[in-house]
Amino acid sequence: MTAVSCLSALAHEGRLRVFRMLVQAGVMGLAAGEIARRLDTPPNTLSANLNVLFHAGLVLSRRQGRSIIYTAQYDRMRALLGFLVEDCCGGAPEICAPLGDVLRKADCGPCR
Amino acid sequence: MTAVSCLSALAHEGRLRVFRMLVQAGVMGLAAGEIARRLDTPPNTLSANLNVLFHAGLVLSRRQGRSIIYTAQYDRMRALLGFLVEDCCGGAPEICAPLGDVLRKADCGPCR
DNA sequence: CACATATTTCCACTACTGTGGAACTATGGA
DNA sequence: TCCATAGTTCCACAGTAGTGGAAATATGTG
Repeated sequence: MTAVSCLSALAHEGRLRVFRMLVQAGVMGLAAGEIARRLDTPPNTLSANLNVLFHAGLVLSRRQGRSIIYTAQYDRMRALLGFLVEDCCGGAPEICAPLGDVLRKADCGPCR
Repeated sequence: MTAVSCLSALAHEGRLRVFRMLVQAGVMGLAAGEIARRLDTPPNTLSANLNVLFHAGLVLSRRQGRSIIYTAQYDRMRALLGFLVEDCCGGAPEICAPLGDVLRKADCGPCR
């Protein structure tokens, strides 16, 4: 089950921070060094963490000059959320029903 | 961050199966032995896994006669999904927008 | 009380994960 | 070509997680 690899990639304080930062950064992404600087992480440690996220399919990388730019893989995150929600709705409206409110509260245009 | 403990509790094939089963089971829950039987897991291994889910706040337990009945903690799962969705919507409608469709597709009354 | 059932706790062993120093690779500029 | 910059890979160590046998605990029954 690939959901497990996504979950375990995100089940780590540092990696979750990296992933959130990349989600915020949008399609432009961020250079590895920039992430390391912002989170004050040694570059090799960060590299290992990015590698875990990459193998879970949660981020992509491309080279740009001397930098390597990482971007969040929205598709994969959406798939993970979809899996968790399907899982929930399968037997439990109690969980998923209020999610509509959460989506509205998150105040993001298309969700309304 | 407590989201990390929920994520890592679910980032395990066996525990994810247990949790999904409990979500399906609803408020009545399932006895530990019944879960062990259905998933063909040694009782002590299952007990350890249930313990991890418990400490993440994802399940509750109550004694009923000789059995111990476990139930999914809907609140906690809802909170986790909320966190993930907020995280997403914070900067990325691309992820959360299609979630409305997922909720509808999941065909659970209150979500419509 | 003696016994069966249901589950947990204890324990030891193995395997995996996270971390960071040091060396290596790739790119761009003088 | 030589050097600086940006990242990665290699390696070894420490810590954590997963597993299941065996013993312990709790409950119900005759």
